[in-house]
Amino acid sequence: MSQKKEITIYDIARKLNLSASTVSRALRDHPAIKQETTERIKTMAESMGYQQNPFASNLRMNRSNTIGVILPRFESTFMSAVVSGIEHVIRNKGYNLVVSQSTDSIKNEKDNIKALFNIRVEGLLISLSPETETLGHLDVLTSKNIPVVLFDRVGADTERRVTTVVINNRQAGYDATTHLLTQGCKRILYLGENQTCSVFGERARGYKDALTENGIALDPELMVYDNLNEGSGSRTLKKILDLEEKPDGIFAANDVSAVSLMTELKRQGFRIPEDIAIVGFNNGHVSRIVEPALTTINYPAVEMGRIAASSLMSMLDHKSHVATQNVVLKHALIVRGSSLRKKK
Amino acid sequence: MSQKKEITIYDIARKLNLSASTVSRALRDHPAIKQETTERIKTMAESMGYQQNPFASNLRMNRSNTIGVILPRFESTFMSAVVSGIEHVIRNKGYNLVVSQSTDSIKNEKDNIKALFNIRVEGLLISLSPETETLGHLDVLTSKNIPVVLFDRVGADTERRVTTVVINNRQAGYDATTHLLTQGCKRILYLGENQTCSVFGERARGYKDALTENGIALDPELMVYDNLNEGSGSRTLKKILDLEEKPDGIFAANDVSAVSLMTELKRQGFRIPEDIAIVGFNNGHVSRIVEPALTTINYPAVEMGRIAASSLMSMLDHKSHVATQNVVLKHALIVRGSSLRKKK
DNA sequence: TATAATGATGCAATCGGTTGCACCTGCAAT
DNA sequence: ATTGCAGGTGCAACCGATTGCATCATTATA
Repeated sequence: MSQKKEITIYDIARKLNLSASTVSRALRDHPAIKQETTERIKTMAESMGYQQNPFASNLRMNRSNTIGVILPRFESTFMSAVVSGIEHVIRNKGYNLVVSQSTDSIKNEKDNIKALFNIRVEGLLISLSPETETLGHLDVLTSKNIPVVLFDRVGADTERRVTTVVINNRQAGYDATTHLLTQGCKRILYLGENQTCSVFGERARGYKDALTENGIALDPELMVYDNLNEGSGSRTLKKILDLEEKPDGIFAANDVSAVSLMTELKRQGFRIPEDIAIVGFNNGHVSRIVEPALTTINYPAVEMGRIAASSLMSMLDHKSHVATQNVVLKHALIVRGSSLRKKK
Repeated sequence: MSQKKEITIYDIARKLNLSASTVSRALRDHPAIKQETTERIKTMAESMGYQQNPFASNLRMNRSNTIGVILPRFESTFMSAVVSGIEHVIRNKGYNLVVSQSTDSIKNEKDNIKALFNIRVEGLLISLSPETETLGHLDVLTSKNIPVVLFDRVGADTERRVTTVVINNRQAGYDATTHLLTQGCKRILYLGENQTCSVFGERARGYKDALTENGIALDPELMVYDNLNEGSGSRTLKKILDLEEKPDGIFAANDVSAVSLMTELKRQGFRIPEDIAIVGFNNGHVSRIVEPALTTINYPAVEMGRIAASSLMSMLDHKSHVATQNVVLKHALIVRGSSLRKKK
């Protein structure tokens, strides 16, 4: 109902017989304003229900007080946990958060970056779409000294010096594969995703390194690419059934696909882990629910968000957008029934 | 590096020997400006890389072009799917999206509302925290004619006429319970959450109605309250083991708790569904992964987001914030192994 | 030919907060 | 008594886009 006009600093000034400049300064605790005046102004502002108009302030200061986040997709337990971590840090610092998703497309990613640039975000946290190969589209921001932090999916554009928060995906892939080898697997299938520059590419590299190191030849038939969602299981099962010689181990680059494939394999009569041992990636809730429970790689999602956001905050505080920083969080292999063939 | 000044309409005006007003009008396709002039201005703007300054525009127009969303938590497959649906609609309409989470606390919810009000959101989409009992804290917005749409967790404050997008939780609870009864269950345990005003309260009501209707007395021992997360299973198992007479059916108000409890029960030697039949709620990914697969209630998360956002958009378009609208989406019981005792 | 009507553009105020500089007061130092 | 200085406050010009109204050039009408 009441479309009353907003209270402005001018209204406050008038009531107190002061100037708007004094009010403005007082509200921001400017030292030049007498303590007593400041207090009078503040209580008056309070009682009149004054709310700063952010547009006026932003216009003048050329600041937006807003941080942007771009994710591949919202619908991911991992990603939503990361955002949760980010949100916590950002709000505490008094920034607003604008979140958007690229839905795994480079085009959307570019559009989102432009949109965020347009609303003058002061910093960006981004996890790249699988289609993204270079970081050129971030130049709009970086050329204006707007700090950018990449997390999780950071691509392989090593040319560019950017701040990143990641885990060592190659090592994790290596650990997962090595574990399968020590469990006696000889033919390990890798279920991943087709982009060499992504986290999945790194996980694949770890897989290959582990095999090579153990004198096992890489078999292209055993590298299956898929989009790693709930449909991965049935699609991959078909490919496996087509194989002359079946695999005896599987390293899937995420839990969702691992679990979905495990379900299909069991339905088909394969025994897990006796016939086929399986390792996933993420330590999501499902990994504890399937039977047998899924061996997987754990890494801290909420913390990754927190750390990425904190880095960004410190870049903003110190205006040191130049000093790049590369945080590598620890991961850990969690061994469960899906891969455990030998009693220790 | 290049902290070049932004291009403004004045810059464009100068180059073309026109006034800023003409440029401003041309860029917004004002009919008073000659077609040819409009085109000249637009191409010039393009070639100079002009970007509208949203603060100046917002200040003058007193609009923010921003929609706020408040969720109980990000880390929920359901909620992130809803946001995904919301995002899609909102972006298409050219709005920005600011998302925040109440982390299930009424205090945070209030703070978030204030913060969103402060940045002058033009509309709000909110799913209430479980602690929220009334809608008084939305008055800041509604009293300024800022439209609000509630979705999923809408509370029971029927006094207030607001737009809501929900499913019929009572009916769904009723359906789930009735299904268990038809499968021969006599002692059905309800695993829910302690707030009568929430969706869970409604689901509980459906449970009670179904029992009563079938002449089964309500047993308070069989109503278990928990926060319905991954730890629900072990906590609830303890309570079940303490029961003199064990339940032969369980209706859990979400999949996460259902699945986690099922896992614990199986570990304890109960056969599902022979000893205990289980029904969950949400049709999340896990419900298809557990064994036996979980009978559950399906309802469309992404669509719920889309519809909620569309309602909001139409309220904004038609300035009809008054006409409340209550959308009830369809749910469906999906019968799977966890509850199927009788061959049809 | 005078005049009204229409089309196209510019002027200047406005949105609300911020800030460099000018100004005033009072008091200490000279 | 004059000068200097610091502490407080106000003036007015921003920030960039929008818009009611005035203005001017054209063209249609009487």
